[in-house]
Amino acid sequence: MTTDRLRDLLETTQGDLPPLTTELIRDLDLPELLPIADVAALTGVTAHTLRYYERIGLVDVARDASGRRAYDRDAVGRVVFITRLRDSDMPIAAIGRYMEMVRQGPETEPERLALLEAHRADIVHRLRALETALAVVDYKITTYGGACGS
Amino acid sequence: MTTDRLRDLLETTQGDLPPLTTELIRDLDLPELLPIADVAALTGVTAHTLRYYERIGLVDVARDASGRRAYDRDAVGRVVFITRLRDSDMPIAAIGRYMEMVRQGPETEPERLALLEAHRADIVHRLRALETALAVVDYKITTYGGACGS
DNA sequence: GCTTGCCTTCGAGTGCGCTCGACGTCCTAC
DNA sequence: GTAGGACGTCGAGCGCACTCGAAGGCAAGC
Repeated sequence: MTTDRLRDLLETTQGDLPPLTTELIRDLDLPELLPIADVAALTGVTAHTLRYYERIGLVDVARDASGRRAYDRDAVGRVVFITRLRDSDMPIAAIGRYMEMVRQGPETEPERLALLEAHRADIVHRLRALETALAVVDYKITTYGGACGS
Repeated sequence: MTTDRLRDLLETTQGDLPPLTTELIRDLDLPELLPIADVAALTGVTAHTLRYYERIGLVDVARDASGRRAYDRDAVGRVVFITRLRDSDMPIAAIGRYMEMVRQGPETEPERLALLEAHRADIVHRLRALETALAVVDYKITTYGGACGS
């Protein structure tokens, strides 16, 4: 599958990609293995960044016979998951720790859960901050030309 | 007013500072002019960062007789506004442009408004991304021990 | 009058998350 | 067989937003 065909598929499927969950990816009938350019097109993460994520241990990616990256569904799902975590400003280091625990096996599950719960609290906190900011900006917008110069 | 007294005041007033709007600041009966440490305590922005904000032109701050910063209500309000914009990840450069326009006077108001509206759209976009991320994290949390290893 | 401590300026340093470039390889198409 | 293009590795560079440290000033309290 070329990047072009993939992009077509994406366009006819959802228009405006963003939400793109792991589930959604399962539903697209993609080949088993994708080259890096397709993963980039699919996820919106540049190939450079995908290599970087692999380099620092966030995703393991298999190679084909000629040494090129071949992303299977799991790997793509992981990339999507990582982008969700990054969207919510989880630091790379925390994601790294999480993925390391995943690699260590099921006995790290309680710890992983704790990490996610901490991050969840963080997200809720940021949501509130964003809502406050939105209110402030809306106030400024609606009262524009009004009193305060700031 | 010492930083300590200010902190006491803050504690008895709202417990948990965050929202802290310009209006709220007007309601606290503070002295006309505050030294940098008090502004830091009030806003949660470090003195170092306050100086940095001034250096790069985000706020103008007057000096007292001995050359020390003396923040008036307007300046404090501006700092609070800036922190709201920063909380919503408005880049420093954009805030700088905005503040520059404020300095240039009322004829820049349409442009300022446009800047705020663009930023508003950005905030809404981030809110959606955060909500998506929250849903994903919640899904992972509730299904923990579940199927997918990612 | 001396210490203490908050303040000043200035410039350099830090941490994060990419982002890029160089250079080489391999596959495909013509 | 050769040209083009996507891919590989490696290491360096960048932009952003602080963050820190050095060196000195000034005012209040002991």
